[in-house]
Amino acid sequence: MEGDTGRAAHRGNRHRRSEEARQAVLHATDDLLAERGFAGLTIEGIAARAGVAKQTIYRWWPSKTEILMDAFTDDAVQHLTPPDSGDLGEDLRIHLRNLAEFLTTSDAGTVFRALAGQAQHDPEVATRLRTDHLGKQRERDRLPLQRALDRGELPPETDIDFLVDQLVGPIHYRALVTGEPVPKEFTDRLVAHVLR
Amino acid sequence: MEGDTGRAAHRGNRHRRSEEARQAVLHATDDLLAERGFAGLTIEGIAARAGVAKQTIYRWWPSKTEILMDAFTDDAVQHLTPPDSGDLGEDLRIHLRNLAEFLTTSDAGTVFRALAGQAQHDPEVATRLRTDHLGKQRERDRLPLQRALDRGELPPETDIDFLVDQLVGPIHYRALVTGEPVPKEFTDRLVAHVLR
Amino acid sequence: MEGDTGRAAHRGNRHRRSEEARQAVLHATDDLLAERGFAGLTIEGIAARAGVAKQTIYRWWPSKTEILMDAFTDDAVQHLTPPDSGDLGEDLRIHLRNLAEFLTTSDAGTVFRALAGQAQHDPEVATRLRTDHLGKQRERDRLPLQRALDRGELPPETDIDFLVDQLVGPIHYRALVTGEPVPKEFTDRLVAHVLR
Amino acid sequence: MEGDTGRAAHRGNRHRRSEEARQAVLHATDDLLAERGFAGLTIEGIAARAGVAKQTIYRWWPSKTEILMDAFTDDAVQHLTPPDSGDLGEDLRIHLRNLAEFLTTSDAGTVFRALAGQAQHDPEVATRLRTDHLGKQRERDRLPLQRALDRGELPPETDIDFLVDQLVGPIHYRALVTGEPVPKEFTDRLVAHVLR
DNA sequence: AAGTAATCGAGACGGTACGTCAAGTCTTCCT
DNA sequence: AGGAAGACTTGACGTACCGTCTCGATTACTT
Repeated sequence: MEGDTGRAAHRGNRHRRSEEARQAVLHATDDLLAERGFAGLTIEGIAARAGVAKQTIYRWWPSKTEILMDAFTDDAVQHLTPPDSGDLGEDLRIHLRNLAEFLTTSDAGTVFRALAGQAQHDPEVATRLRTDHLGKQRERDRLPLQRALDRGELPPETDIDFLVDQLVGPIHYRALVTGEPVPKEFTDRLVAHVLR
Repeated sequence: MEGDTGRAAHRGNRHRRSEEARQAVLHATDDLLAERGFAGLTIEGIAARAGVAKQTIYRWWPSKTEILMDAFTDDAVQHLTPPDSGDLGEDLRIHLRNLAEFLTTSDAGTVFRALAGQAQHDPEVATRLRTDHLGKQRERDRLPLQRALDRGELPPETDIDFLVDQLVGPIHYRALVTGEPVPKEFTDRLVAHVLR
Repeated sequence: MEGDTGRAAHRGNRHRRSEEARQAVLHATDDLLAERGFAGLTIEGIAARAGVAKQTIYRWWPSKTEILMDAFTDDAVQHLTPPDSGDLGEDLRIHLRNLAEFLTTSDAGTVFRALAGQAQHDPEVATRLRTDHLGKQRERDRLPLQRALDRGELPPETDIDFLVDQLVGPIHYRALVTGEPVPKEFTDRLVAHVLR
Repeated sequence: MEGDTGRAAHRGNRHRRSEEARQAVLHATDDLLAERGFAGLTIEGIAARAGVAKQTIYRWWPSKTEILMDAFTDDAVQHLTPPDSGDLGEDLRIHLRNLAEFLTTSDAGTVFRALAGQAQHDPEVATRLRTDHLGKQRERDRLPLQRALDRGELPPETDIDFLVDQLVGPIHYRALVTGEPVPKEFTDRLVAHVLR
């Protein structure tokens, strides 16, 4: 069985996709987003910068935002895994600090903000973003609380999702809506208030 | 009779701006945003729908988002003035409920989400949105807490802005980022947690 | 009636077509055809050379060959009106000589050969070419013979169209098919043979 | 069945060209020219229709028109060898009739017209067409007249090439330029006029 | 019998031009 | 002077083919 499917998979794909072109596109996208912003990000610009044909981009990515999704996944993502120190407060303070830095200062955060912005205009982007990124990130955000719950540090009836909303909501609000900075004092205070 | 012809006379109005054209543009913008989304919102489309020349739009609005800002201000906004019942909890519960409904179900909320999305791509839009809308809204959001503080219902060292971030942050987070619904239970619970 | 149609004609055409752009396109087309041949004649190239936007070309001409038809009509055409000396042989010798030079050496002849070539590939071009040019040219080709017939120089049962085919057919054959030169001896001899 | 697989064995033929692929390309070219016209004739289309790789086409034919030249030579051509009845008038009438039918109604004639059209745009095609086809055809066209000259049926000073131009010129003119039909009466009359 | 070499199908690649859409500027005519 | 109409330049869109290339498979000629 494996033999057959193995051969069939090769039947129409003799030399496969150029990883070189893929990387060039993703890097060019990152660079142009940083240099010119989302409005100045065009397929033609990416192609020119990457030294790649437009058709190669259209062959592998259905839209500009899908390139960003790819660049986002490739670039960053797992920066946002919370630590496991055994101390809930400590874990949350570090995790929220990382989240705040990711959202407000990192390159990957710039890509995320662009995607979140585009999600307001295009339901498909919203769905992709939620399916591919936010779901997993919610799992990671829950981890310290879940572990504390398992350790008996939190009352058994604790609604972890509600706590996560309370913790990450204000940070996203500042990063995406008001544009205010998100300093350590802010994130630490959030942890303090939420844990009583 | 003078009234009617008086309004009609404004159509070919010279020397001062045609209010008729202004309204037609704003309504056409609202309609097209609802029908086709932000991506399908073009100056040409608005002009055609409004029965107005493109030049008329460019004469009075510097950009597409400024039209949206205008439509937004015209349309709604003041839905979000909190009540003053004398009971802080009651005021906040009602206010947050209104905010949630505004963000997730109202037409004006759709415009706001589009503007917030565009603000991720264009710093100028971000600035305009914060200056013209968010600053005033923050004032309104602070009102119940400020009044409670003045009444001595809250400790004098209370950081009202921090409380506001904790209250409205998670609501914006759901509305703009995760796309989850924001039911009454959620907003009520936020109030309960924030007031101890 | 004239008043109404006159006003209606202006209703949707307040500043009308730019004659400057039209001329620039036609000249650029001529130049590029001469420099690069039909294969190297692109809409983008014409636009660039003419200093005109592609959209302006698409607004006024449905296809590349229509530009050529325009350039052709503008450029030349009436070079091919036969003289009227009162002597049939003389008139025909001069006319065929002009025709041969038009087809083999003139710029307009280059355009005509390109159009005739394209007519082999595209029935619509063939129809346009025949309707707009060849019909009128046939009339001009018939003139000397018709006048001779009217003067009684030719038998009344003469089939003028057949004589025209015999006179211009071999010239087109050489110009378009074999590519041989068409010297004066050849055209004079054709006249001699056809007139007995 | 073995016969079939025997032919199929050529499919993966190494060391010599696959006749199967060659035929498939030529037939696909004919079909597509008939179905879609010259404008719709693409290498990709031919390859797809023939079930052949593009590379196989580029390996064996330098250009699209060379495929047409091949298809042309393969298909027809020798339809245009004049008869030798011993009667010049009879030979010419039959030959011109065949020529007229070839040009206006046969499949090979369609290919020829396409090539003649392309020859107007591309000097290389013109050269190839004249070298490979028109030269030989001129020889065939001369045959009846040369034989009549040898038989003493024509004056010794007869310019055979000029007679050929007078005979075939008008037919090509109608077929390629005016698009008029070329009936038997027309070709017979040409013979009558040229032989005095 | 195993290797070598030519050719096949498939299809990805960098390009060029296509024809379309919308942007923002402009000019003209009308009121 | 404002407004409707719409032509203008510009630039990006997404598509179609171009001609080149590499891949893995197939089979005829070596040796």
